[in-house]
Amino acid sequence: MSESKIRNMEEFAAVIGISRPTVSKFFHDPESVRQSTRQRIEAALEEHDYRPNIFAMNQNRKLTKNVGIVVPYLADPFFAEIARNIEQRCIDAGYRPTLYSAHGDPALEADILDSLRSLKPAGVLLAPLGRASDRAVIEKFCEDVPTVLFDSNIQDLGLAFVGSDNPQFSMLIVDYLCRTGEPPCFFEMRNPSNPNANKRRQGYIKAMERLGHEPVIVKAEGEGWAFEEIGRVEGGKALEREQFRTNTVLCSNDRLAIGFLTACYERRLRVGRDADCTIRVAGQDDHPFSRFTCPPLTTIAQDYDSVSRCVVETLFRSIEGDDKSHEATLFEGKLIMRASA
Amino acid sequence: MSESKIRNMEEFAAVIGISRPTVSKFFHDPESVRQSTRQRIEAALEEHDYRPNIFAMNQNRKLTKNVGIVVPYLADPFFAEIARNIEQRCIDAGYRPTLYSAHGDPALEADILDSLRSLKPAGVLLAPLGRASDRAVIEKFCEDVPTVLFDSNIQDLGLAFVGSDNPQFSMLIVDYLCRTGEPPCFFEMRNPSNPNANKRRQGYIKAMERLGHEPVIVKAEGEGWAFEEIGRVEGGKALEREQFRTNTVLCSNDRLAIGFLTACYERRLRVGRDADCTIRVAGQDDHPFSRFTCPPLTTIAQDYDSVSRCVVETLFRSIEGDDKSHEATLFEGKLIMRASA
DNA sequence: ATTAAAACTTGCCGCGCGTAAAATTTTATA
DNA sequence: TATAAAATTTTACGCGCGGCAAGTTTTAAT
Repeated sequence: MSESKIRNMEEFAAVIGISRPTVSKFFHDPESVRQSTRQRIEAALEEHDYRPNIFAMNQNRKLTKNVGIVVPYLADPFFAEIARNIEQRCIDAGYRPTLYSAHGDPALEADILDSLRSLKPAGVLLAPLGRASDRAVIEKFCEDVPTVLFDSNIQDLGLAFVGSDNPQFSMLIVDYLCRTGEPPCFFEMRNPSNPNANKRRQGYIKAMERLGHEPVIVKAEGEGWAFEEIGRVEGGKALEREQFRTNTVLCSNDRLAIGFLTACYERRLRVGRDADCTIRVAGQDDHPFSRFTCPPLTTIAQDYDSVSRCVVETLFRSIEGDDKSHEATLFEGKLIMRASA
Repeated sequence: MSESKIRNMEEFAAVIGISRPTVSKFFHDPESVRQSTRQRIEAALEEHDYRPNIFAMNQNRKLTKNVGIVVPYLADPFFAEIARNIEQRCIDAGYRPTLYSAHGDPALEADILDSLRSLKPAGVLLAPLGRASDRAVIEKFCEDVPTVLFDSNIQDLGLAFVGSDNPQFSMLIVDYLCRTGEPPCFFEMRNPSNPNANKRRQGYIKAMERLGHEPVIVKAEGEGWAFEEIGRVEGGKALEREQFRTNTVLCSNDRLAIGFLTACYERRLRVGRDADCTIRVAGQDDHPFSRFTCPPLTTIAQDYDSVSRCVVETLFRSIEGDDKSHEATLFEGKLIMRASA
């Protein structure tokens, strides 16, 4: 390994004895240069470990390989997991993903979109904050940059939307719960930041009415992203006020359910479907930890894999010209039967 | 809002009628231009919503405001949480953090460091993979870029290291467990990817010997980052083989403990310190979800806040010239007593 | 050996901005 | 009002690379 530091492509080309544009071509596509030159470059690469400056590259390129990924809150394992999945797919497809979290803050979301412009991304995969998002900012961004929305839709924005069929989630699990026991009460936040919550409530109501049951909805106070704590505290209050009219509670999402399970535990309520249990609890999402709650949480699994695959494919297709009209792709959830219900 | 799109600083300066470098100075520090010019620029800013290209800015700057944050696995809520914390502190300090996850892959970790070079970061905060990391790569990187390591140390690399006093963690909780019941067995992975695991084992052994107990270590097979699943499956096996010689199990980390709790639940073992419980379980880290396990997990809390504060402060101090010799700062853990032990 | 195609080189401009030095304006001082 | 000093702005060049046009060399095919 030579110790002469190579500062740029010019110097690198010089030590090999070929011109910079040829080296540039090589980095763009190693096959595009003659076999012999390619070998010379690759040999020099081993010796001098030079790497082109990515940001300078993208500066003047028409189509970059950059992809921006934006999620509302990365400390939520659901988003961490789906982001990881999407990131990996982008890498495998030869793109350079950069991940951003809005930390639940609309102002930060706007800032992120602004700096994403500087990246000149080939495209952006955006899971917006939802209700809290500044629609005008996102709308303007989508006009300038090819953007595919996921998880949480904002009507008519972006190239497409990929997400889950939330009403179906709720209907599926309501059906199951009614089939196997008392009809469920619905436990959710009063002011959900995510619009999917509303669709789930609607799905719940519709399914209950279809089965001839009266919907019972219990709303938890609280703002922010500490869903488990809200589920524990507010769920506990609701238990003590006996707001759940049946022995079955369907939570709007798994994180709420995880907190609610703790509330049940604190009150020594046995959760599950066995004879000695007094309450059944179900969630929605198949959060990475739901498998490990006690009892393991019965839930509806988001199709992480299909959603992430579809969202990247949709973006890459429209980058490569297959332009279609704005359309929404929804994936159905799968019932995951575990011990909690 | 004028509709004439402004493409660069040149055009923006032109519409105001001043030179581009003056505008450049303004963006670098609004106070550095004459009051009247500043007002003209700010007025134009409202009308044309132009923003400088961040990556072009950094291209030729001596000191950028970029900070790279690299963690080994972002889908682990522990890293997600500390990354969020660090990111926020960087933003508050006026820096531009960019977050990367190595996804548990040393090759990806090396790639990330390579592309971080292009960012010309003022500094990098790196939580290395640990045992799996390519030391040579990281060493070379640390020579070129001011880097502060955190969470997991690599001897003598980087400007400094900030982490937790892992032996103290184990000793603290061993003391507590012995004081309140039977001495604990230690449950860990056979091949932990994180070097902290070794320090915890040593702390456990030391504390046990000091108290006159014989250390009992149970090792779980398995690789990768699916700690909960490993804890559940391997912990379950160990339970059936009766490898835990006492009724108390100290897990090397909370994620392992969370899986182990599930294993206990599956075998209908009551966990906790009440009279009707047959086993006590404790973890280490105070993982964001430990509060919500059933029973809630007794554990040692990492001082997230101090670690993240110290790691950014250390970096910013050495960026601003306060260069010191390489030193390690370790924070003590705090005992979090919950129901599981 | 001739010829055409492929690969390479040279030269130059562009991307969007930073920055040192020079030129200008403003302000302070006499 | 003149003048030096200070503040501000402009000029000119650089960062690391992409891309195009024109010319030169190499390779492959006739």
